[in-house]
Amino acid sequence: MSSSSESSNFIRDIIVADIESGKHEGRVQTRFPPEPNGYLHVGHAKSITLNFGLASEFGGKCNLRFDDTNPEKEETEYVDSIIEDVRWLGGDFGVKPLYASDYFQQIYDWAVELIRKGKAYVCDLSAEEVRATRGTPTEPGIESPYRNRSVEENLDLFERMRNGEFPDGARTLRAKIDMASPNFNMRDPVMYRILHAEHHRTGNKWCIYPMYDWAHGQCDSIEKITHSICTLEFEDHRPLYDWFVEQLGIFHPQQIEFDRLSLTYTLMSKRKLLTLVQQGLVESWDDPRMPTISGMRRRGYSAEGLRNFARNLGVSKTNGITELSRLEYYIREDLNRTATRVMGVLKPLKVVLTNYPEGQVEWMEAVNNPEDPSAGTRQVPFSRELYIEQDDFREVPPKGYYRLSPGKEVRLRYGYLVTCTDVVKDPATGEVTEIHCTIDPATKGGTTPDGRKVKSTIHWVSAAHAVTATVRLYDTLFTVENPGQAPEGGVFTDNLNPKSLEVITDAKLEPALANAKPLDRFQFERLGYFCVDKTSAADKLVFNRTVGLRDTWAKVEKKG
RNA sequence: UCCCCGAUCGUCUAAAGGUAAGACAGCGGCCUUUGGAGCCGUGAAUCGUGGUUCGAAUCCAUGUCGGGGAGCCA
Repeated sequence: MSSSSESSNFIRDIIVADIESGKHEGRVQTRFPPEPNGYLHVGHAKSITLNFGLASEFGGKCNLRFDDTNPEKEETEYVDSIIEDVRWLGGDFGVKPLYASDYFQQIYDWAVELIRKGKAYVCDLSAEEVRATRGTPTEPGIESPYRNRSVEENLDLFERMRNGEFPDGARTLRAKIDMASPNFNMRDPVMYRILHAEHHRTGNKWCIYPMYDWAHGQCDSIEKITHSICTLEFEDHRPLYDWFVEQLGIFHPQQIEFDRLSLTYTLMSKRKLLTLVQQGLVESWDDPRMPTISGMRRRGYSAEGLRNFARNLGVSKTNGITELSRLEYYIREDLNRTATRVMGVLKPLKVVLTNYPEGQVEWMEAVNNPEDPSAGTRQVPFSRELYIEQDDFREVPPKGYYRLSPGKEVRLRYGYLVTCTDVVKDPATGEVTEIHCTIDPATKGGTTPDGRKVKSTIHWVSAAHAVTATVRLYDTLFTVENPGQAPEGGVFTDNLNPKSLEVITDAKLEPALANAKPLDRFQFERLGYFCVDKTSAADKLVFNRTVGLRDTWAKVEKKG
């Protein structure tokens, strides 16, 4: 929809140039390679949108490939959630996802090949010894005493590693590159470690597992990936990525790095998100306050809105931080087009229409979506006793306030024009408990046959017909723009917003909402967008506020 | 300290040696049966210093600042 207005980016430029030059016969193949060690978050949405978007734009394919080379951190639960999230975002990866673990045998065979070529060796140094001999930024590392073992010995040892003859950590397979390289990644990096751990897919078939650097490029090569797009922190790994495919003489994908997404007030570290879940600081990975795809979906964010956000972010190599308001803009933009309008009162104030007949009910026609005439209309019951929003009445209106107050007239949307005649207060507290109004019978439907202008139109719900619901109002999970950064002497969870969730249990909604189903999205007029929670049931409705409407009055009032 | 990468409105991105543009956010207005949406308008930037060039955001040098890098994590 908004794709036509986008400009190019440096990655697309590279692809265009490659197609023009005939590289890979003009073929474009990308991949999205998550590690199944957590749930996907909005940062991944950017990568998904980019990789699948590029593939589709140039008539290519994008694989979903699990980077499952570390059995100690990876689980099937994560695999399942990732598949669901990628599909929901519209990522078309064909009939099934791929797994690095599917290629373990090929990767092993290639390791043997490198040993035969004298490019890899079995090293008996412990992890501590490897660290101690790696050198520093200014000093070269020290070559391992096992570096010059014979090919035969390396072959034998490596096979025995695979056969489980050695305990965890006893030996590694290392690439023989350059211990003096200024790039640490080239100082004889570990290719395989011994891990007697059960893998979520290969079970106990393997007790040695390839490291990221040794697996990733080879997987890309196997899948004939043309453009392997990853984030900036892998820039230093590119020389190693290239070295492995060159030594093997296999298909050579091009690694291209771009900036990962950072969002204000949002945590993007899987490890820290895991902490929130494990410590019970949020309900779950899909808590609507979480920046996870599943959390955002549950909150009511639409896939289209998320995609538009991601598409319009741009792609570069600068590490910046995007304002949360930008995400909210694209969510609102999409929901404005698509969400059915309804009326709901969050904090009810009883209104009695003193000149409206008791027992009378009129069904008023209401527009379902002014942005989409095909959405049609519905009937909303109107009666003598209504609820309006507490915020829509002020006994003493501040400057610029043009909702209801004593003696003032407002329009009840799709109802009547009403004038406030009386205020009933609790004698003990002085709190307004009820207000009385009179309707102008000539204004049925909210029309003004005399052409009279009213400053304000407010929403309402017929008290007798209202359904009661729980509504959860969310604010940012954190109070600071960069929540990953712990305050002085504290931990990052100190940044949590104690008011990130407000639960309203007696919201009054128009009766049509009684049939709302989980994940249904609505605009509660004048309030915001709301999504039916997955725990909602007909006898216990639960709505999550996705995002509020822009509220200019709140801004005016705040400024005083 | 060494290596790699980066630096354009408040924020995110454009401008491929030739008028610094758009979006979000802000501000002002119009319109409105949502103080929503929409529409119109407006303020706002090339990190510093040298150099090359008729001409530099763009090329070169240098400085500064920011990010990443010494896992048997990815």
